[in-house]
Amino acid sequence: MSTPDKGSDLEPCFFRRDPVACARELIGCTFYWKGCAGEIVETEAYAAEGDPACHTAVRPSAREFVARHPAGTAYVYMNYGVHWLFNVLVKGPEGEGFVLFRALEPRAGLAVMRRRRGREAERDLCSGPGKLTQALGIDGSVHQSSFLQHRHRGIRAAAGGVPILASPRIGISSGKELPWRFLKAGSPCLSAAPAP
DNA sequence: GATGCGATTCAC
DNA sequence: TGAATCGCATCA
Repeated sequence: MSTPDKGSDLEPCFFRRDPVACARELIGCTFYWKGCAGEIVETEAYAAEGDPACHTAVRPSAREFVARHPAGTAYVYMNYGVHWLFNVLVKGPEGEGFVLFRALEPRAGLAVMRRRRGREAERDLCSGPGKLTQALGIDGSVHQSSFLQHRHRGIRAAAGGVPILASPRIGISSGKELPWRFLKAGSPCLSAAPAP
């Protein structure tokens, strides 16, 4: 990992399809962010239509966001008044929605991550949606930006061969039955163990 | 204006 | 198990 600051090699069309498929295929990709990088090992999909757990179900502002921005736009929001959560807007002919980045395996910039997180163990740096934004220094200023076009921010395609599991989403009160959480099996950096 | 509620994390 | 503490939506 000698060149962590490398642009995305995913075409914008990667985000112009079904958000569930997009969330699944992001597992194993590498997320680069201003000198830091990590392998994406956990994501969740949220559908703008018919998904009670998606912000679009209860927030007019979220529906507005989907309508006004292109696929690949960052949707960043604060929850519990404590943590920033990072999503990518996905808009395909089969459906629109978001992919929430939930966990990474740190690959570059570990020292900076440790300082931002105030933790030493590698598994404590990015093993949760709030943790990874803190480790990477992501905050609300990123909201609405198309990070894919930045030189020092982006996503690089997966090498392949990553074992992917699906399970119900975490921390939501409705839509629990949908298996829209995707994870790299056996990763030590997951936010929680996969559902049995 | 006031109130309620989170796609969470950490210390107690 | 509960506190932290902010934006958004809803209601008075």
